[in-house]
Formats: sequence, structure tokens, C-alpha cells
Amino acid sequence: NNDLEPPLFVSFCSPPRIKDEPDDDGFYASPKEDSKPLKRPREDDDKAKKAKNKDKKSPEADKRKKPKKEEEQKWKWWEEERYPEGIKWKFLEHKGPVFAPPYEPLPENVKFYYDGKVMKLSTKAEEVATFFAKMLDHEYTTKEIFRKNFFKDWRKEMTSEEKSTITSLSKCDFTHMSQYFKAQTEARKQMSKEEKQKIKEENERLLKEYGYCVMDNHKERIANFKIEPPGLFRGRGNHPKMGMLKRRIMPEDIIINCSKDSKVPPPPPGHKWKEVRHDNKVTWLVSWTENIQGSIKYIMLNPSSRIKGEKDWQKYETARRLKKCVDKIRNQYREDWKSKEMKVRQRAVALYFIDKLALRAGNEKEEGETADTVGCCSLRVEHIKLHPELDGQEYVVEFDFLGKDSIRYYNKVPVEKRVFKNLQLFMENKQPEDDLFDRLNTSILNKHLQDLMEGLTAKVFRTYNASITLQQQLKELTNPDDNIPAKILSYNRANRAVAILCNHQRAPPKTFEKSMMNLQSKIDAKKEQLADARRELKSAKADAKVRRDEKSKKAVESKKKAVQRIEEQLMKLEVQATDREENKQIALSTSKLNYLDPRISVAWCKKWGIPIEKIYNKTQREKFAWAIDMAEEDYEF
DNA sequence: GAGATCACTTAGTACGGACCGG
DNA sequence: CCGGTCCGTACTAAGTGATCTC
Repeated sequence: NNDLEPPLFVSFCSPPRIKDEPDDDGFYASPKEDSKPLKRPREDDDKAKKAKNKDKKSPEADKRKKPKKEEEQKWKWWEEERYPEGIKWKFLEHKGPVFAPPYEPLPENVKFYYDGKVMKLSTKAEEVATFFAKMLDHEYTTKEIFRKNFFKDWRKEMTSEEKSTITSLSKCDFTHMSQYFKAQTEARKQMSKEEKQKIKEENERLLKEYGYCVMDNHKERIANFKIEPPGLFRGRGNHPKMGMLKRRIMPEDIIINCSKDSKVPPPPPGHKWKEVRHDNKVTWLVSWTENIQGSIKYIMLNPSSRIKGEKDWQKYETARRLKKCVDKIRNQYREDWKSKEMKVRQRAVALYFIDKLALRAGNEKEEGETADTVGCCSLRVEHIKLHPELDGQEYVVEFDFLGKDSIRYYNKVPVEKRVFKNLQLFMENKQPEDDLFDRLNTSILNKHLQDLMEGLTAKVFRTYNASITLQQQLKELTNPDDNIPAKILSYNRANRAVAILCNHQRAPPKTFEKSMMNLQSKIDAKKEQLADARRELKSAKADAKVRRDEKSKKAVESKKKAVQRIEEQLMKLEVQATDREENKQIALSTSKLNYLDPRISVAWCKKWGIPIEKIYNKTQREKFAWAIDMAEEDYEF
């Protein structure tokens, strides 16, 4: 059954289709929350569509009559009717999760020392000790909180005898264990081709068996079918729980979700699932509760799946609806800056920040449970400084706070006088650790947004501003006369503008300076090569002028071509260097994957004849297959 | 209506294999 | 072919926001 084949990349040779209109009430159901789906059974719909697709197949596609199954058409879920609100699927069958491999005790000759003396640990205590030993090189293990949390949790795993002996972490010597693991890593690297091949095949087998599920007649890829192995928790930033033991997940912790009429995956022999349920109002297949924060973890489908793709599409449609009313909303919050009600003013200033600076909403967090980070609504007085004048600009707000993942947000922004005055008001008589917006939280803000536009929440502004910025930057930066590499540089720069807006940072790659030097020396070499080629061209020209024969004319031509080729190569390298330099601390992938309406990029590629592969890698093309299939060059976000 | 719970999206990093130049 | 570089992927933490519960 071809429907059960894993999804494949959709190429441009798909049948011609109707253009996407901004307001589309057209042929394809746009995924609006309120769209009323037909009651028509899906199966019939499937067949109808399949027949239609077959008819429409282009001649090229028909010609390629390879017997291979991969040539079969990929399922275009975006051409189908959507389920009513709330229902996520009608049939779901899967094989359950893959558990972490059981602990393998260390060989006898690998020793742990306590207070300078060899000590044999119980299996449970040893396992936890290995987690620490594996991290020994990391600076984590020197941090007070990490060590304290680790030691407390480790002691829980010890026998009473071990507990009474091991009373101080600083007397523990894990170095031998650490050396052993390093040797293991080294050995793994040195494995023969055959051994590596064997491991690869085993992984493929696992993926084939557990990596897919059947959801409503289609085989879909699962994103994370492996259960997280036990280990030491490493939070981001200054996390109060760093070093705690992440316990091993057992079948008894696992809730299975699948449809009633499906084959329920059997638990491992001798075990039971915590629960099997049949809830088609949710998209997850497996869940368990994690012991660090007590939060629920899920196994869900891949971004290429229908269920994720539809949601993603819908997200961009909501952002496009915001585009239509954003002016009105902006006027409204500017009015609200003048409101008599403090609550309304705070709301309006916060919304201005969310809109102008693409800040996150900023839910409250439980103190002591997570790293101290904030978003817009949770900003504290200590996170901003007001400068009536700074560097020749008036009314500058200086932001300095840690946001999601403890990434620093630092920005100096000139704001309107009214905003500035309001901020002064909000900060009056407050301590640095007091909330800036004390009458506001995300719930109040989102309720207000809901009244302004259906489906509007704070995060829609990030999506909207990111996408509209890309579209506008592409228009501005693309030079029609540029060659492909230069156009791609322009694309990356537009992408970069968004990444900067959204504050998507990365640690500069460890090898950054070196790789930059390498590239520079390549450029220098290329420059010399070019000079040589030019000299040769010059002498060939002179030669031709004297001889005036066919042969020397040809020689001039070929030298000319050589110069051109080298010039192009040089330019490519220079573009690459610029791109890399500008990208040192900026991560483009997050915005590309989560904030930029893919149809903008697809349309741009089509307009300028850029192969889509230059913009999206294979995985990204799978995720955005709907957009690649759908968007024409005149697509407007 | 406040806090807890649940579901789902968004995020940076580590790592390993593909790839490229010497 | 080999060693270094780079890219993609796996991993899982950390957000958002709706809904449930008391």
C-alpha cells in the first residue's frame, strides 16, 4: 500500500495548481480554526484525490517508469478537508516507545576511589557515578549547585553502607572511570567500517520498526520514539536543579495513546504500561512524567506529518490575519498609552514592546524551580534603564535581561515620549526586583488580544513581524543583476535581520577564528591565481595582435574564459566569508524553522530561479512540502 | 480567578558522519 | 586516502497558552 510508505520529498514537477490568493476562499481549504469541514468520510476523499492526482500527472512523471516504490506520489494532505475543531485523528496505531538500553556495569578493572582508597560500588550507585564521571571535563561539575544536587540524589541510590562511607563528594575520585569512558569513545571512533555499518543497520532497523506510526491511513514519521535515557539534569543558565538525577523511565511510567481499534503495543516482557488510553483530542502517542520538574514529556510526530504541518500552516494564516488589522491594533495601543487606567497603560506599553521588539510574552515562573529568566510581562524594574538622552537620541530604553534559555537580551531603543513617561510612572516607588508591569500578566494581555482579533495571542506578533520582515528585506536586498551566490547572500541577510530581531543567538563556533583564517588564505590564493590568469590573458592578447591567426585568437578566448571563471570563484569565496563573518553569533535556523512563512522563501526562489535546495535542506523541504507545493512566485504574505 | 495541569511550539548544543582539499 | 571542517540531526530543555480544578 503506497499510502503506508514514508513521506517523500515533493519536487517541483507536481501538477500545476491554482494560485494562492491572499484572501483565499479558493480551491484549497485554508486552515482556519473556524472552518467547517464537510462530514464526508475521509476515505472517500482520499480515493477521489488520488484518482485526480493520477490524471494530472505530468508527462515527465509518467515517463520515469522505474519500478522503485519511492517514485510513488507523496501524500498531499494540504489538499484535503480538515477535521472538525478538536479532533486530531480517527485511527492511530504505533509500536510504543524504545527504552534506553539497560545499565551495563563497569568491568572489574575500572576503579572508583574514595578518600584515596579503592571502593566497589553497588550497581545502582555505580550507574549514577558514571553519569558524573562522564561529565568530569565539563565545568558543570565544578559548580556548587550542580555538585550539591548531584550528591544529594546520588546518596539516595546508595546502599546504607555506601551512604555511611561516602559523605563528601570532594573525596570521590572518578578520574579512572572518566579515563575508561574516554578510551571507549576513542575505541568507537576507531571501529572498522564493518562494525560501524552494523551499528548503522541496527539503527535503521529500530527506526523502521518504531520510527513510524499509522495515522488515518497514512504512515507517518515519529519525531522522538526513543525514551530519554537516565542521566544528570543539565538545565540552561543558572538552573537551581542542575545536577539532579534524571531517573530511568520504566514501562510502568508510560501512558500509551492509540485508537481503540488499533493493535495496542505490548509492554516489554514482565512489565505493564501505566495506562492505555484512546484520546483522539490530542496528538501524542506516548507520554510520561519526568522527575525533575514533574512535567509531562511526549512522543509526537515529525514536522513532516500532516498533524504538525496543518498546525504550522494555520499559524502563518493567523499571522497573515494579523497583518490585516495590525495598523488598527497599533493605533489602539497608542491611544491606550493615554488611558486613565494604569492596567490599560501597562498593557499598551507591554504590547508595544512585544510588537516593536518581538519580545516573548513572559509567563510567570515558579521561583526556585527554574533559572531566573523573563519575557515582556515578567520584566522587572532592574531589567531596564531609562535615558532621557543617550548618544544624541532622546528617550532611550536600555534593556538587559535573560530571556528563554538564559540568552541575554541587550538593546538600547529610542521610544516615543509617551512610552518613556509611562515607564517612569511604572517604576515610581519600586524596588529593582519589583515587576515593571505589576498590573499585567500574560493571561490579561492575551484576553485583550483575543478581543482585538480571533486567535490573536502575544506570540502571533513574533511570527507576524518575523515573516513580514523577511518579505520586506528580500524585496529590498535582492539585486536582479546578481548571480545566484550573491542572491543567496541577500537571502541570508534578510534571514539574519529576522534572527537579530528575534534575538536568536548562538555561541560562536569553537573553530570560528581558525576557519575564518583558512577561508581568508583561500581567498588570497584565489586572488593570486586571478592575477596570474590576467597576466596570461594580457600576453595572449599581445601575441594575437602580432600573429593575427586563428590559433592565437582562440588562445585569447580561452584565457578570457579562465579569468572569468576565477573571478566567479573568487567572488563566491568572498561572499562566503562575508556571510560567515556576519553569522558569527547569529543562529538562522530557529527563525527559518519556526517564524518565517515558508511560502515567502519558496516564492522568492521561484521568482529568481534559485533552486529550493539552496535555501532548505532535505529535512526542511520535508517539513515545508506544503509550502513548496503551494506557493507561486507572486505569493504575498 | 488563581494556580495547577496539560499539550504543544520553540530553543540551543553536542555529536557524528559526509564531504572536501592536500 | 586521510585528516580536518562543516552540516545535519538528535536531543531535550524551556517557553506559550488553553483548560481544568478548587
